Amino acid sequence: MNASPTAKRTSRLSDAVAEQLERWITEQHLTSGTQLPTEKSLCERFGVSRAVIREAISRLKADGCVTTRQGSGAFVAARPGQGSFRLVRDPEHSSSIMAGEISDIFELRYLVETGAAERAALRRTAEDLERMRAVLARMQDALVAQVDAVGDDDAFHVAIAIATHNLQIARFQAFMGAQFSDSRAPTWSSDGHRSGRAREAQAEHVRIFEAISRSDAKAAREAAQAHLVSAARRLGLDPLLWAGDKTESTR
Amino acid sequence: MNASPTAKRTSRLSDAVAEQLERWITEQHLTSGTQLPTEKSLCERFGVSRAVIREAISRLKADGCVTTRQGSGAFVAARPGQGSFRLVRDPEHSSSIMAGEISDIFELRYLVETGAAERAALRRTAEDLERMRAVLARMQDALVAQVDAVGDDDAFHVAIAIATHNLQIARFQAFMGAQFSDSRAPTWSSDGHRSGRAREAQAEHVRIFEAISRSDAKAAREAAQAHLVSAARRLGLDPLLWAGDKTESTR
DNA sequence: TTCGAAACGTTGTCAGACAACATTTCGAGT
DNA sequence: ACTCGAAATGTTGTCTGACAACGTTTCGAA
Repeated sequence: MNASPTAKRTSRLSDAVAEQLERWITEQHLTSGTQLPTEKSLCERFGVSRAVIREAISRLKADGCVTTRQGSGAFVAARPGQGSFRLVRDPEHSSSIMAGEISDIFELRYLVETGAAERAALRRTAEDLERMRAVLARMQDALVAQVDAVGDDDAFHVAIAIATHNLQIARFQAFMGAQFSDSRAPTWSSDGHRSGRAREAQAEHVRIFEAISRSDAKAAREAAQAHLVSAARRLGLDPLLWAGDKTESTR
Repeated sequence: MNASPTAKRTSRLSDAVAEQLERWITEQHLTSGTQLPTEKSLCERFGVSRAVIREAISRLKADGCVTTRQGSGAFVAARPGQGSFRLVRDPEHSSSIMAGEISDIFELRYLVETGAAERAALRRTAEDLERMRAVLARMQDALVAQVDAVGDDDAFHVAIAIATHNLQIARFQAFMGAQFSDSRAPTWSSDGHRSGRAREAQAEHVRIFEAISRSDAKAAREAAQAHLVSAARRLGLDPLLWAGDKTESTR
């Protein structure tokens, strides 16, 4: 473990240090809880400044490999590598997820988004409403101009999630939206405009927004349900398979 | 957007900045590729030094939300989240300091698990029931022997998710369960046995199982709701804050 | 008009210092 | 001799200032 001049292959020095540090941890198979060297000694070992060491450790910290305690030191984390969730998607066909998977993911989305709409109706502030209104207006413009608005479509759903004032739900929604951004493309394509799919989706968005604006939780949930069912149909899925809580929505 | 008025109780300043930055990114403009403010301007906005900003950005970089190009600036990543979703950042302090975060995660769990129980009731096969019954029996044994059964508790919830025959829901449940395995420990500790928390949780598990066994979707959802509310109470959280669809469960 | 070099802005790295916190050591008091 | 609190020491967290490496823009000369 030395600071060989070959470390320039990665333009960022801190990245190289982080990589070597992580390799060193795993290769030394340090059990969880063991303390790793102090920043100063690491500086000497790698021959870099403390800022670089700190950035490298910061990366490992974000990765969940290590934790730090001020005044005490840095330690390898309890459960390294178990801190993230990723949807199975074939790296080869990175843009397209398989049909069965997409249906499954859509159902998961359904569970989260309907609940999020309901809670957003109960907790939304004036700011939240304004943010949603702005995105909605942008989509309306796109509808008139017959242009693409996939990003705003995504942003609208994230805005709903933000209105729940639950950061985790907002982050999950952003995560799911990113996975689906390409699957929303057909709605806003020129063909989508021509066939009325875009107008249909926009009307559903407005209905959700109005329910949240009225603080009508039940209506918000049902509007979100309707929107997701329609969105699934637009994608050629069969929503009847997973729109399970119909008993409650119709009640 | 200024950060100074809110006195940050989080021990690490960079953590607070990273969180606010991430929230700001998701709220403001979700479009990928947009450049975010320079480090210097962020320093002024947040009222912190550049080192803190750099550490915060480093974390977002490790999370995959942003990328940086030397000499050019920092940009939100092409794929925000880059296909992975992370819940708890710092497993060490998660239970004590970031109680608000845990409450948020619990609400997300609530949304998914109640829907999963409902769908499991509609789709479960005999095999699914048998798997759940086996796990339940193991927990019953542990209850009699007053020993730990956190793993089986986890497995039971995963078994429910598997009974939905939705791979994504099952995987998400497994992911969340891994995050929460330590938070379930108090229930199955010796103190948990003594105070009846373990017996209480087991009774709730049985109720969920029976509803799924009867294919009673509504009862399954309500039993799952009740279980999660109780679990939150056992953790010292306030479930009233997020048990939003009480109107439906109690009717 | 075109092209190249200088100027400027931004991120990457370095160095030193102090603050906040944890642990250890040691001395005063009993 | 023992206990307990305070000081000393070590570690991470934050601040400040500076320079290097790199991109982008601007502007002057051919």
